[in-house]
Amino acid sequence: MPRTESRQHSPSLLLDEAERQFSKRGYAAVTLRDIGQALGLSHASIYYHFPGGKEELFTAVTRRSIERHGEALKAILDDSRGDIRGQLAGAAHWLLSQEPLDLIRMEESDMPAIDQDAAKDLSGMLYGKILLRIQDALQEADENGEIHCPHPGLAGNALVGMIESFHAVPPYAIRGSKLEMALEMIDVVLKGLDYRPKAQPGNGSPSGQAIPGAGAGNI
Amino acid sequence: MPRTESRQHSPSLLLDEAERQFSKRGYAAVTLRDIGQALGLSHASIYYHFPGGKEELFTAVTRRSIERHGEALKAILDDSRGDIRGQLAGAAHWLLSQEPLDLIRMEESDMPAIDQDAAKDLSGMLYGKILLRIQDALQEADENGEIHCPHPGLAGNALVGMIESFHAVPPYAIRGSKLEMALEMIDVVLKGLDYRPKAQPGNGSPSGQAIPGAGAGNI
DNA sequence: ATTATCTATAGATCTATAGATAATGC
DNA sequence: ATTATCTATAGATCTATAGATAATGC
Repeated sequence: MPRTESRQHSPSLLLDEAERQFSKRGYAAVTLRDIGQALGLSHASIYYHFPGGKEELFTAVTRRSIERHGEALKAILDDSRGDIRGQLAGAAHWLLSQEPLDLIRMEESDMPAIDQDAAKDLSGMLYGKILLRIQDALQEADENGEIHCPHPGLAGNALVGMIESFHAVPPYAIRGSKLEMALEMIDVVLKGLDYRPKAQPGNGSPSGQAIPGAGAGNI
Repeated sequence: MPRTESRQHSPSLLLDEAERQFSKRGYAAVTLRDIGQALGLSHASIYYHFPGGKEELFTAVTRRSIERHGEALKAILDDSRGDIRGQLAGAAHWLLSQEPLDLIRMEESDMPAIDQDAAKDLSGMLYGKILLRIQDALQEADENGEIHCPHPGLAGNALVGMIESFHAVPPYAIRGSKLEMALEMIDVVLKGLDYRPKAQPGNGSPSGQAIPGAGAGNI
């Protein structure tokens, strides 16, 4: 270890800071100097941990971020299995506790700026570890009769976009909290999907107030 | 006019190209050289039309883009007044025919990179000319009984985010078209808002297939 | 000897400016 | 004379590399 104190953590703290900045502002807007400065580190030191430089750091950071999102969502969705409303509420809580994924920026701006194979890999992960998991939860809820959702792929995509949109709400327009806003809209979508809560065998009543389920057949 | 041909249009073509690039990839990712090159123009020539350089070009482009979106949405919403489903379908058609607005990237990445007053101005325009108009349409639909929507601000924000999310759907995941996917989800949300189509006095039946409206009271 | 930093610097690129130049209008 | 471009270049900044340095482990 060198001149100042602080060690042990290097790659981990570095990934943390890089993730914060990349996921907030995107690949092009963040410089290695920005990241180094935030850590009180020379930008040159970053090349010790990531010889591939900015692009390697970005892919490592993004890969880790997607994995973390994936694990968290998996745990949340498993935890409330059989309770699609609780599952989506949990997902919203998680997504709004993190920096935005901003899938649009990711696909339109960040991915085209990096190596094509790496981009394909990350896009695949985004789909497999995040979107697909939410889609699967919707499909399962459809199959056990909680909702009527013939196109879980559609609905999963839309729900993530909808939830994330509350990240951009300016402070003065926030009623309650971003999460509460998202939960209200989740209830709207659930109602549109003919939501009918199942009796929960596990831990009693479904979380939150019940929704008067709507009738059948649509879409 | 100088060496090559081509004139007349300069500022207009310049704004067009700059808008295409800025709205696709964001402020930081686009260089003046990118824009000049796409037009067969030296990047230095841009300073003739926009002495304020990159930032002035970006604010001009973004202002114009928001104004165009605002005008288009106003026309669409006015055109289908009294038919909230047609209004939202029109809005979706418009939003998916344009480059993404990507409000998240706008607020988290682009705005912090430019002058604070200019950023405030643009954010205000985004709200006033786009979000507010959709919210007003939802509120009006609530007041005339087409839907039950106690928080149009919420729903407007969510709908825009949801519609825009289809911009990021990879080709292999598209069923039909992005627009069709968005329309399906709009119907889900409408049903969640107790949609009950009004008889249209104007041009006969409501556009598209009718939705079996759900009951009352929720949220 | 290894690890994790630093300083210094090369080379590329970006924003921005100065001054030249060619076409058009008067 | 005005308009809309160009070339050339200054100055800043960015990615990346080379080599020095200090702390730790053996």
